[in-house]
Amino acid sequence: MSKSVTRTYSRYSSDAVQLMGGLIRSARKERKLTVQEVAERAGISRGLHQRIEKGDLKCSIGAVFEVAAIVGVKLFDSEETSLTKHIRQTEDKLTLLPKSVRKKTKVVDDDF
Amino acid sequence: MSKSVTRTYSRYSSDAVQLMGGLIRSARKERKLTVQEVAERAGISRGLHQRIEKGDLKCSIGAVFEVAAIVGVKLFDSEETSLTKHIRQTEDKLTLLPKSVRKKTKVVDDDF
DNA sequence: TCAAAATGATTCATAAACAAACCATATAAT
DNA sequence: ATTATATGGTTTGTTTATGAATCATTTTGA
Repeated sequence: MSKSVTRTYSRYSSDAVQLMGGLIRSARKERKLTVQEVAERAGISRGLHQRIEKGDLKCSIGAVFEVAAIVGVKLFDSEETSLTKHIRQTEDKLTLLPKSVRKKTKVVDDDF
Repeated sequence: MSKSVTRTYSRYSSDAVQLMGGLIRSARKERKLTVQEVAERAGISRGLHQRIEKGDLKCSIGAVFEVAAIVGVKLFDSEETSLTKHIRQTEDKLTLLPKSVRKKTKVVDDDF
């Protein structure tokens, strides 16, 4: 009996991952691909693929994205995805921001 | 020396994950949050957070999405993301599709 | 310039993900 | 209805990811 670390996740995260799994499952079926096939192409086991479709938070993001790509679920469209646009913006900002973040000193010097 | 399993990933996958890490890093700095802070809030180690920002494909998707949510990077906006819209569509389609996919028999009976 | 703090990188021990091989059930085509 | 195949859910052993601790380096604010 080893003390297991039960991680907690925000609602958003679990929802997002489950959503992702659902999209993959739909896309796979639309393309009439079997779990076996996709798993093979992705270089993963059938079991892992199943957990991905179920929205298991502990799957590696590499495996998930790989499967997603195979069945045609693209998070980052080459076109007008809200994210792809967002990138350029933040990329630019980044060069202006300090390279490391520093906390304000707790004591505020407001007695002048 | 144990035979290690070096997984292969498509270009798209690694790009997407790296992109994601970059977005997280940008967002974190914009909000003036420390790696330490975010890691703590996400319930993960500083080291893992660093690998996430670097775009390590082997990080769990749960950890990545959790961090993303904390710094405000949302793949699935509650609003009008291209994906959220997509969901409804595919959800509906799913009910019409066969519950399991089956391969065509290799031998086509085309000699009639 | 100086000190405090953030980041980066490495190592090690341990917990957890993963592949593989099962069996059971459900589904689809004949 | 029958049969082949796809899917779902186990279990087990091995590989791997992760947390913790540490040290070096960079960066920031004073």
